[in-house]
Amino acid sequence: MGHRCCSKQKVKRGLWSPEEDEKLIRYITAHGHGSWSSVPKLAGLQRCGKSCRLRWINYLRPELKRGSFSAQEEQSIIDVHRILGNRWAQIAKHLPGRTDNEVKNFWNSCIKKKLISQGLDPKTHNLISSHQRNTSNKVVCSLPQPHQQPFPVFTVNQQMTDDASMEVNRLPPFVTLPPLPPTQPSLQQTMAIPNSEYQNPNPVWTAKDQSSQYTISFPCGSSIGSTPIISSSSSSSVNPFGFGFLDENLIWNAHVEPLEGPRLEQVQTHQYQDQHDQQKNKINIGEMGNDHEQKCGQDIDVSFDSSSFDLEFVESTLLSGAICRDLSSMDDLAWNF
DNA sequence: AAGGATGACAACCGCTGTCCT
DNA sequence: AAGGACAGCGGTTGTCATCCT
Repeated sequence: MGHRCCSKQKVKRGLWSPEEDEKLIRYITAHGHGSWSSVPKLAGLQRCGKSCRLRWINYLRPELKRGSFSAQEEQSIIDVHRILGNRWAQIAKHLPGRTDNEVKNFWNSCIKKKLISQGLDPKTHNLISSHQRNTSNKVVCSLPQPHQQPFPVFTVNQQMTDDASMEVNRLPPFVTLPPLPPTQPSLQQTMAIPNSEYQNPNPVWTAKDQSSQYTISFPCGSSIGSTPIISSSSSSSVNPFGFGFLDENLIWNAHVEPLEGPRLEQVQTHQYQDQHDQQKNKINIGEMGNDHEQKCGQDIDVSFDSSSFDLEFVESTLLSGAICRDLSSMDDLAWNF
C-alpha cells in the first residue's frame, strides 16, 4: 500500500537501502530535484516524491553535518527554542548543517529530558515547582488570569541596564513584577512568563522611549484584546519574548491597539532581506543599549498582525544583535528575569 | 542467553500555505 | 474564485541497537 499522496503508484516504504540512496544522490547531483513528484520515476526509485524529498533533505544532502550535537549547538537550540518554541525549521536555520528533523529528534530524545531533570519545563523553560513536578509532569501555569492582570509588566534590574550587551540567560525567564495598581488583586512579585506569552506573542507590546520616540509594538493575544493599557513607570521593562534590551528610560507598554493598515501592509510586503536591512537600520535591539544615545530621535515603529506573525522578521529584527550574528554570543547576553 | 525496556534516529502522516491553471 | 499539485512543516510512529534484569 502506497502513500496517500501517491496511492496510484506502487511505492516502497521504510528504511532506505544504500542502493536507493545511491540512485537518489546520483540523480539529484546530475539533474537537481526539480519537481519532487517526478524524481522517483526519473531516478528509477520505487518511492514517492515526498519520501525522496525527505530523504534528500534530512539525510543525503552533502552539506549536512552528521554526528552528535556539540554542547554549543545544544545550548543554541535551547536558547532559540525558548524564543521560538517548537519551530524546528526556524531553529534549524540557526544551526548550519542540521535539519529540522534532527533538531526535533535531538530535542525530544535528549534536551527535553535534560531540562526536566534540571527542573525546567521544556515547553516554557520555566522552573517547575516540586509540586508541579510531582503531578505527573503537568505544568500548571502560575500566571494570573487575564481578568486579574492582563499583562505582566516586567522590570529589568539595574545590572541589565548597566550592561549594554544582551543575554538570553540560561536561567528560566523569571520576571519581577512591579507593585500592582490598588485595584488589582495582589500577585506574586516574581512569576514565570507563560509559554503563550513569550513564545506565541500575540499581544501587542509597545515599547516607548520617553526621551526618544522608540515605539515597538508586538501582537497580543486576542483574549485580552479589550483590556486597558497597562503601563509601568518603573525604571525599565523587558518584553515578553525574552529578548530585547531596554534602556532605563524605556517603558514597555503592554496594551492592545488595532493594527493600522499601512503599518501592517508595510510589514507584510517587505521581503526578508528588506526587513533585515530595514530593521538593521531601524532597530537593533541588541545594540539598542549602546546606540541609544545616538538613536534618539529616530522613529521605530514596528507592528505585527497577530494572524501573520512573521518569525523571520522577528528573528531578523530582534535577534540580529545576538543569535543571528553568532549563536555563541548567546552566552554574552544577560537577561535578568 | 532470552526478552523486555529504553533511547536514538529515520521515516511517515497529515495539515497548511503557495503557486498555477 | 476554485481546485489541484506541490513544498514545507510539526507531530507521531516505526525500527533498530543497546542496556538491563
